[in-house]
Amino acid sequence: MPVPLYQAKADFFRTLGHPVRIRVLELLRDGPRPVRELLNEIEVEASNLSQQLAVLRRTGLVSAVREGGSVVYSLATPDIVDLLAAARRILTDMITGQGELLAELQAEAAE
Amino acid sequence: MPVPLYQAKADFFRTLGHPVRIRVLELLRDGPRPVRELLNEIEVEASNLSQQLAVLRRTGLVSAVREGGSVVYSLATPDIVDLLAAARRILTDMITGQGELLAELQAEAAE
DNA sequence: TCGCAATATGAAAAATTCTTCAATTCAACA
DNA sequence: TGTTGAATTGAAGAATTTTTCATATTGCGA
Repeated sequence: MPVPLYQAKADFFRTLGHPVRIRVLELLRDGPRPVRELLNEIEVEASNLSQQLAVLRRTGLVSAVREGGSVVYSLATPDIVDLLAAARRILTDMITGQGELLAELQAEAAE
Repeated sequence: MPVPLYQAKADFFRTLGHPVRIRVLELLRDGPRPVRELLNEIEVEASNLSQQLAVLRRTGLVSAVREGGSVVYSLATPDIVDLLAAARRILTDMITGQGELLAELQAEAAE
C-alpha cells in the first residue's frame, strides 16, 4: 500500500483527537445545530470553538450552512455515528475491570 | 456527560492519528508479528518504531510478548478491525468523486 | 563468560497543534 | 447608513508530539 494513504488515515484520526471536536460530533449525532447551541453545551470560547469547527470543516467531517443570523452545522455523513460507536466499544473493552470511566461509557451506550 | 470522558475518547483517537501507528495496527490485523517483521514493512528507524509501539502499548491497543530473541505484538482486541473498517468507509465517502486516493481505498477494501 | 542481534528507553531538538486575543465579516434591523 | 449580535480569521505564544541519537537491556549462541 502506498504511503499517502496512511497519511490520509492518520490525518483523519488526528482530526478526531480533540475533546471539543469529539463533543461537537457527538452533539451533531442528534441532528443539525447552530453554533450558538454548541457553544451553550461546550465550555469553550467562541473563537476556540470556531477554530475547531474549521478543522472539522476542512477535513470534511461536518458541513455548515448559513441560516439567517446563524450558522447551522451537521454531520457530513451518518457513517460517523458508526465510527463513534465502534470507538466506544473498544474503549469499553480497554477500560473494563479497571475503570472509573466504565460506568460513564455504559450509561452513554444505554441512551 | 462529564468532562474526562471526552478526554479519554480524544486521547484514544489521537493515538490512532499517526501513520506508523496506523500501519502497525493494519499489519496486526492479519495476526501477531515480531518487531523485526514490522520493521521490514514500515520504512522507519528501529528506535522510532519502538517509540510508536510504546504509545500503542500504553494506550492498550496492542500487547507484546517476548518469544525467545524477539518480541511479538498483537492487537489487544479484534474490535479494532471494525474501527478501521468504519474509518475506511468514511474516508471513502469523503473522497468519492474528488479523489486520487479513492482507487487505493477501494483496492484495499477488496483484499 | 563474551559478544552480538533485537528492542527499548531517555532526553534534547525539531515540528506540529492549541489557545487566545484582536480584528474582521456578514446579516438583520432600527 | 449605523449598530448590534453571531461567527470566523490571522497571528503569536504556549503546550504537546515527533524524531533522532546515544545509551541501556535482554536473551542467545560461540
